[in-house]
Amino acid sequence: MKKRLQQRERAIDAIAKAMLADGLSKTSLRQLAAAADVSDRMLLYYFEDKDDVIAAALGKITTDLAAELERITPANETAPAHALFEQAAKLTMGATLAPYMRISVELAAAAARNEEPFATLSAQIAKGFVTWTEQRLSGPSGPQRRALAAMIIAMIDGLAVLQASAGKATAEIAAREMASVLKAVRP
Amino acid sequence: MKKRLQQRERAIDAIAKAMLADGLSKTSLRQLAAAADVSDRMLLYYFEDKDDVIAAALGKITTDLAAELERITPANETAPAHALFEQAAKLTMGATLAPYMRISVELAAAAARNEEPFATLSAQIAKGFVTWTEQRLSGPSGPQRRALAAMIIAMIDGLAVLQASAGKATAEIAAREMASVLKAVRP
DNA sequence: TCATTTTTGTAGCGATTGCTACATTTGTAT
DNA sequence: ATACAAATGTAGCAATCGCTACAAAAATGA
Repeated sequence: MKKRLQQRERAIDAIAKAMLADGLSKTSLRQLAAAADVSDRMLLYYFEDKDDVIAAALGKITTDLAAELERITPANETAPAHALFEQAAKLTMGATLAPYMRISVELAAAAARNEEPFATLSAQIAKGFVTWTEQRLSGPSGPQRRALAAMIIAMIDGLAVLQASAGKATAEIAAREMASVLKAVRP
Repeated sequence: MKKRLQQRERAIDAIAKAMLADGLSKTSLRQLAAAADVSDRMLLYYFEDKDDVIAAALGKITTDLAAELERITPANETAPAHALFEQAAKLTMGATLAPYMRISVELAAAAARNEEPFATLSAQIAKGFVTWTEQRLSGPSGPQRRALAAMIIAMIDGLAVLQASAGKATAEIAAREMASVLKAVRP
């Protein structure tokens, strides 16, 4: 009875890793099973169905992301908007967090079509991002600080989209402009 | 000989419309054929293969988008950054352009995985957006104005992602914050 | 040891995928 | 009218899809 759940956890880890690398499109049962190094038959023994597999893997990804963010910058230090933005921009373009941003954009695209479980998970990630940002923004808490956090996250998301579509160079130009604007007006 | 190309064009129009409504995921040959009201057999008579169908439909979508943008605001009037941003934000959240934004985000997600022909078309759309913005920004042309345009497009893209993931309310809060920041620093 | 439960392999089902062979109908040029 | 090309319908292929029936093996409890 125990091995089943144990194997389930191992499969979740492996599949989450594979999905971070390959995205949401390569997700046939047999491909997922191969990533977890088990047979498709066993995958459906560990999980209810395909949706359960994907939801579990994406859930793992979101909690991993939250942990990673927490690890990088604990919540007890705060910074002004422009500094926080610059840190977030550097992080999300870096090797560690870039895969999470790609998944995040894919989830947003699916969420725009109201596809479950993507919409729910996408909301979870987005709100996690906003909260993470808000907690690290200096200044009094309240709707104003939360609005600032939402704006910063929208900027980061936009940079991810622009980088994917127009290329890294254009995205970096936009990032510099954003940083300079924020520095001038939200010091 | 003529009817073939004629039907091809009609199919492209119908399929482009369907893809704007349904996104990039519902694109089996038989689904696309149904959208064009022909048999799958005939679709492959009009087009080389499935990729050809999709590339043609997405091509139509990008040129339609460019035309729509041009129609809404001709290039001979310019505006300061904050005003242009507010107009663009209102447009891309509106009923006419919102479907294009959804497709645009989906394309960006595919482009992040280097999937063709999505990457190329995504770059086309993104550069079209940036150019459209740059041409309508007041002030002297040059790298500075282009950087401003890239930033505005990144902001618009980010709002689309945030709206899809965190919801319309959060996106609107972020949009207001962006407008106020731009107004203060790029008048 | 024996009975019961948990774990796993084999094999395949019906549906859908992209695509094609083949035949037939329709249009066109001479 | 006849020959030829273009257009279209029918039918089905091999591959893959998500999922399941069935039974053997392995672990567990008595």
